[in-house]
Amino acid sequence: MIKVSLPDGSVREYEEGASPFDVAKSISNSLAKKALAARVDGELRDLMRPLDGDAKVELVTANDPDGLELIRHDAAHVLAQAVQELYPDAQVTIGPVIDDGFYYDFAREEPFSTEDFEKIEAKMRAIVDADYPIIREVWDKDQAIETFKNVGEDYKAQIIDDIIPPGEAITVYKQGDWFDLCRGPHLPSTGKLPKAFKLMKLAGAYWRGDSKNEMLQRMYGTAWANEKDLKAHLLRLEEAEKRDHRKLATQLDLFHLDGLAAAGSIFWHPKGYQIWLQIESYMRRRLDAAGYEEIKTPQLMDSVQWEKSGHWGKYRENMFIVPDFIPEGDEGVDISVPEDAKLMALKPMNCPAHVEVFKSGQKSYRDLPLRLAEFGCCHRNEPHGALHGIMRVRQFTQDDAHIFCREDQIVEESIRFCRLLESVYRDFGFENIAVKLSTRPDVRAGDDATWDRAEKGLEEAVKAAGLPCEIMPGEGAFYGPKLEFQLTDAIGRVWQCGTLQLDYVLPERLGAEYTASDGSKQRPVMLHRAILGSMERFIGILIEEFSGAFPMWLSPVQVVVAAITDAANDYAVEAAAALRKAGLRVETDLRNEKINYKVREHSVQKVPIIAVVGGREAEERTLALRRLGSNGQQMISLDDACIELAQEALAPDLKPN
RNA sequence: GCCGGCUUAGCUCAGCUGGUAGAGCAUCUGAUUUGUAAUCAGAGGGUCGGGGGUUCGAGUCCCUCAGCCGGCACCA
Repeated sequence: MIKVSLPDGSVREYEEGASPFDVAKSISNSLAKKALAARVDGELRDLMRPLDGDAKVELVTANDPDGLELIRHDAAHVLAQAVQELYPDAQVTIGPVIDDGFYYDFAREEPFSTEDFEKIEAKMRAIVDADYPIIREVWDKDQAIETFKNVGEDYKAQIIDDIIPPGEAITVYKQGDWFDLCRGPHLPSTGKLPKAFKLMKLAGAYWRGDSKNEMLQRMYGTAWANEKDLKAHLLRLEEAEKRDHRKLATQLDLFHLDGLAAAGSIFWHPKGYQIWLQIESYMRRRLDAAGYEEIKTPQLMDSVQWEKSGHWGKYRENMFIVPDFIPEGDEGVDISVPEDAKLMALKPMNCPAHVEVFKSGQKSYRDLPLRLAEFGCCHRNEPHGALHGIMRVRQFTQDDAHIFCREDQIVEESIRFCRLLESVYRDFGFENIAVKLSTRPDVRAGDDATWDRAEKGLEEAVKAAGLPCEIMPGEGAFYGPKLEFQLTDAIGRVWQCGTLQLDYVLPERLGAEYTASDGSKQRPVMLHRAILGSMERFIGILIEEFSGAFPMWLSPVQVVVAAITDAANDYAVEAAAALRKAGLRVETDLRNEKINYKVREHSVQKVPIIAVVGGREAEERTLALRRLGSNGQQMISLDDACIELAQEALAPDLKPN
């Protein structure tokens, strides 16, 4: 007999060889029906797999997060089986669980089409209905390779060959005639898979994630414990789509993109640029208060400069290179570049130029830390397939700064930076910030003791700002460890925004030095840092975060004064002027339209405040305020409105607490 | 860069198996002077992404280029 302890603390006895399923059945039939798998001494296992001996057993149902993961994993398997039954020429590769679902990569000559989805989903449902028992088998590695090769599954054979250490056994899961290499665990039978799944999209994906390899066809799906959850998920996606910054940018007339005129660059319209300007002035105030000095450096620099900084060697294929020559001829100007023409490059980064500013004149240890900031416009020749709305562009402006300091000042500076970043993000309403600490890579500059200090310093800095931090081992740049601060867009895509990178190398390469207290020349350490990252990307995320309904201080138009009839026009103009004088961004709407029409239009345009004026208001010198998102009206005197609204419109850093 | 899909009026979209383009909103003009989410009427507006081909005839079929979208790779 074996002893099984259950989560409620009770202990029960079972025959040798009993499985978690037997345990579930002994508790209740309904539990046995609902159970999908079990945690045995904390390890997730198949429901039918016999227990090895005494154990703590927890049954996992669809309501358990692990249960949902099992469902998605099984959905991937059922998908693979369905595809192979329908398209025998398709080879299976891998099919993991991801956020909200799963995918499966297939190798097949002929492309799949989304029109195949219906057929595949029907087949998947048929496999669920067939209720094939899912059986775990342990195979010998060589035998497994042989078997998979024999059935034409070269990719699977390769996975086994590469991933499984020699001599080790592997597990294979069978369902009906179909079988797949898999670590498991799985549901006891295909019938346990809820039919709440849906194939979502097709995409190409490189075998093993390497662009040198062949491209496979990836099918993405979503799977849930029940139909209701699936519906809710699809609805969420629909809602998220409405918040897409590209859609809102058109609706709210913020900016436009023109892939033909300037792929990957943005045409900012007055309203969008107003948001930009507000953010820029806010950042300028915050940086100034934090001891930064703002500079402006060249857009174009000689290739010699980029050679010295190392960019020419490491980053050239992403740089826009411009020949420094004047084309000759009058008609049909000859633009063929002479061979001896000097080359210039648009800056992809600001750092080398900032070092030049540091280097000009003499620097003393008394000048450190020197914090040089720039809203630096950078150009990067990104692969066309990488461009994405305003989030990934080829021309963008960083809220960049470089802190030149002594090594013993790094920790203090990092802490100050993380605190500043946290406070800025909070002002913009972001609370969920993912922080990644990338540590030393295999190939790196500098000694281990320095890396130890640097990594520890960054970790300490993140903690001091009260942010959680995930370590990414080996992901650091060769010149130093880095922190990355990430925000998420409407549909859950993660974007890097802020960053803090320690750099011991560039000051050396470009020969930056300062005079220490003992008169010796010393090398400063350089901290590359950005809070918003790029203005473009940050604004894109803000648009999605607020669904275009910006808080008052960022809103391009803060108040629209809408007149009810032309009799109120004069007063509307006067009221708008008064509000403008109070510092607000105000428009008037004097069109010959009904007030309903105006209210609707400005509400759709997400203007925070509509001030309606008619005869009564003109007479009493008041405004009828309607705030975005509320149907109520607030009657207020024009004088009070000027004071009250101006107060409301203050940026967070200017608001008295 | 790679795989797949898409590209029709300013915007959102319709246009069946090929017979030389439609709607709503927006714009303009006129009427209406209106009290908190769309007043009515009229008008203008498109070499159907570019180029090539098949055909008596192409928005529709084929090729090609570009851009965009979704992924992958990339992302100091």
